[in-house]
Amino acid sequence: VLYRFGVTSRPELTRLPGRQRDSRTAGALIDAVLDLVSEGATLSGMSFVAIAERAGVSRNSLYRRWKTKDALFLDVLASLNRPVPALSGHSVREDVIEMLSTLVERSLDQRASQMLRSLSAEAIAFPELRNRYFAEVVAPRRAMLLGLLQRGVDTGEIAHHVDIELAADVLVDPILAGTFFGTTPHSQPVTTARFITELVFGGLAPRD
Amino acid sequence: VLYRFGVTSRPELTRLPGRQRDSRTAGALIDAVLDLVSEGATLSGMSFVAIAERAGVSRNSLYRRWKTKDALFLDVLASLNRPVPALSGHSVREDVIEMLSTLVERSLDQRASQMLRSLSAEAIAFPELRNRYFAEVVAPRRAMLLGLLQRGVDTGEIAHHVDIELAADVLVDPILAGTFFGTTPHSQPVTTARFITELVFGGLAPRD
Amino acid sequence: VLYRFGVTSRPELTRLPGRQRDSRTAGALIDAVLDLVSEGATLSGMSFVAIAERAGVSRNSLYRRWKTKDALFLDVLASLNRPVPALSGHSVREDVIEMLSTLVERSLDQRASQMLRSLSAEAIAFPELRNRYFAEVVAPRRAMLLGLLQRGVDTGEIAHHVDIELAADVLVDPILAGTFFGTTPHSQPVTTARFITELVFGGLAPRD
Amino acid sequence: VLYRFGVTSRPELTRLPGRQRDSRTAGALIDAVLDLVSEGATLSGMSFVAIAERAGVSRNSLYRRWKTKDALFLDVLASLNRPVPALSGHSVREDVIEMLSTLVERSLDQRASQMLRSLSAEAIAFPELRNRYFAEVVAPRRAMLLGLLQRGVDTGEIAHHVDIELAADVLVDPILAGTFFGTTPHSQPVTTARFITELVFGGLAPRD
DNA sequence: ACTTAACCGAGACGGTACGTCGCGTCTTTTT
DNA sequence: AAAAAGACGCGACGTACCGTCTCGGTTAAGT
Repeated sequence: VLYRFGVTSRPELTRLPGRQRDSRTAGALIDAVLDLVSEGATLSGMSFVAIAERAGVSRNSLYRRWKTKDALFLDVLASLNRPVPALSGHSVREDVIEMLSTLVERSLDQRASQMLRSLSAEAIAFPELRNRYFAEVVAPRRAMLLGLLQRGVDTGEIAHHVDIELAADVLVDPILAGTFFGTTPHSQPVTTARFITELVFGGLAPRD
Repeated sequence: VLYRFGVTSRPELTRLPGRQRDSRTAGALIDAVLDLVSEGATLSGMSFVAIAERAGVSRNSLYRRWKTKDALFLDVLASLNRPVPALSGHSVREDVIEMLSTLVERSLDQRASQMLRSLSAEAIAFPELRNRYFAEVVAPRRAMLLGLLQRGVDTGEIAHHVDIELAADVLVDPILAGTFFGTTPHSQPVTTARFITELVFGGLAPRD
Repeated sequence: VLYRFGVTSRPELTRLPGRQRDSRTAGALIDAVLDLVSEGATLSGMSFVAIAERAGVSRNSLYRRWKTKDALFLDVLASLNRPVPALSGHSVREDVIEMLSTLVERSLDQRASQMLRSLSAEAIAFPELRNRYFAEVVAPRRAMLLGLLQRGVDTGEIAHHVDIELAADVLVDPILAGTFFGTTPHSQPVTTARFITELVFGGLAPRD
Repeated sequence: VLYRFGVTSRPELTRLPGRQRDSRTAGALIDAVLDLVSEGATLSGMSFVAIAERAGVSRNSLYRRWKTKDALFLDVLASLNRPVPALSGHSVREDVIEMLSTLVERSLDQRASQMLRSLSAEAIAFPELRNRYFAEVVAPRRAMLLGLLQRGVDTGEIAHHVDIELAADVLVDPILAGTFFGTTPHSQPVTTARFITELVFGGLAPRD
């Protein structure tokens, strides 16, 4: 999980005094942000007013939970995060297909995709947001893929002269590019992943 | 050129009466847009007021040239367009490297890159802008690449079972992804292009 | 007392169960109102929130005692009321001095004076408040003064052609005006009262 | 005139560039303030929003002319000021009647009266306002009256043992008090002024 | 001793109004 | 006619505050 706050139940055993926060509000607000983004709103252009209105909540309740857009969007990103599924481990090639497959699947979530496009376009206005996203979402997945490819080199499934880093880019970027151009959807995640993997493993040049 | 606009000299033979437009103004305004975008402004968030201010021009002079943001941004995009250089044609592999190389080079222009990121994120707000960009910039280049790859299949440099479309993605997207993530710069355009091409042609799997 | 309110012990013989109201709270709240008024707050501008805060009491406890500002301010006014002291009755002139003297004294209470100024300025917003104040505070005192002056006419201390009503104004208003302009304090109540009375009884024109 | 700014035409001979201010706007805004005050609004409670709305003018145009309430209200007060009419000079008594008469007349302007009540009640929030009002409106009139009374002492119309200052209060305050209590209107200004003057000159005590 | 009901503080909540800001248009003078 | 300066109406935004509501915990009279 990227980040937690507000949403989470407070650790104190004895409840704080005063009326309790409505447990459904935070979720509704996060959903509202995703809705607005997917309808074309920009991160910096999206106002607290619009978010609260869309969520059917008073501005007050929104500002009480998040003081800044950074903090809010951070939790929005966190809500999009999914655990990385474990790999079956039969062969490196099959594992790569599996990884790419889940990536394709993720790219089908239009709200998440648009959120990423916005984040990418407004990295200047929300630098911390971008950094945390890279550090906590992208980096782990990439490390996993690199480890997998290294395993391939070790087992001989991948030629030892191959630049692992570049190979990772070549495998992953065709999927990411689709997300950024909005030229998804890939109909069948597994099929797409398999095609890419086979192509990259096999290469363009004919093998006798 | 993508589009012809105000900047262009009017077709009338006899000049109209009154003061002539300052020839430097249009350029300054387009530059102002690129500056603002590269500083983090969004397309929809950027106002005519801000643009005029940045260009050191009165609002009046801006509105006189472009009535809508679409029209203005269209000319901004046009100003970024560069002619596609001809290929030397020695071998398919070398020609691919050449194409990718110019692509890498283009991706180094930070202002243009940021403009693309913004365009991608705000495709919903400026649909026509996106479509024209694809039709007039992306499509021709892609067609060229596909033709090149097809030539490779014909000459035997590329195995005949290869999916040309997918191959094009795998070659191009690692460069585009860098643009979108803002994780450029690639130090040496030619080197980067060569590495990618060799990897994709050769494949990951060892050859005997 | 103008009005009896929550502070007063309830008429029920058998006390209800449950926790009893804190006896100091009502007084603290009334004091808070006077403090705020004397610091420049207006009646309509003063909020229950601010009053409770100033009194160091929860909003809850305030609303429980008074539902409306009218009701609250009525009790604030009541708390300012003082019994009219009896007159010694030696001569009409001396009794007038005595009456005016207590009036001057009252005008020295800054919190009460500011409350009156506010009431006067906001008579439109709080009409009932103003009317009750006139009916229950001003009117009795004025009736008393008029009676006194009439006694003067009867005893011959005051010329029989004198307009009693106007005379009352001329005697009282110099003191009230000081209150309204905030140009008090009159250093010595009795002296001030005596000077006014002597002047008005004697008149400006020389007597032979 | 109390104070001038904004309203006044600028002293520069050559007009500044840009669109000119609408000459009717300032007057409409000042009128709006007086309307609102006379309807019960307090000075501190009156918002720029409400004033602009009432004047049928955009908030923008209001803020452009006056940045603070102090500045605005100062001009409102200035707009209420009237030149002091010259005295005919037959006798001191007649001149006093004339002065009081114009004072009574002024007290009939309900909007001005309510403005004064408000000013009096909110002297704490607008100290400068109150001070300027006293210095520029009250003080000159009072000085005039004191001079007049002194002339009476000199000519023998007023007994030489009379305290001039106190006499001025006794003459003026019955009229001011009416203003403050909102217990005007005095039907006939001259009559009222004459009655007061005669009473104060003659005194209550019978003259043989 | 236990129940019970009102009191009390803290704080969440919806609603509303405010001052500010920025935009696009309009008006005026100068070039 | 172009250009610059600036007034104008309009609208949105973030903030602040208000009065109500909710909810534990406290207190004291009654069983």
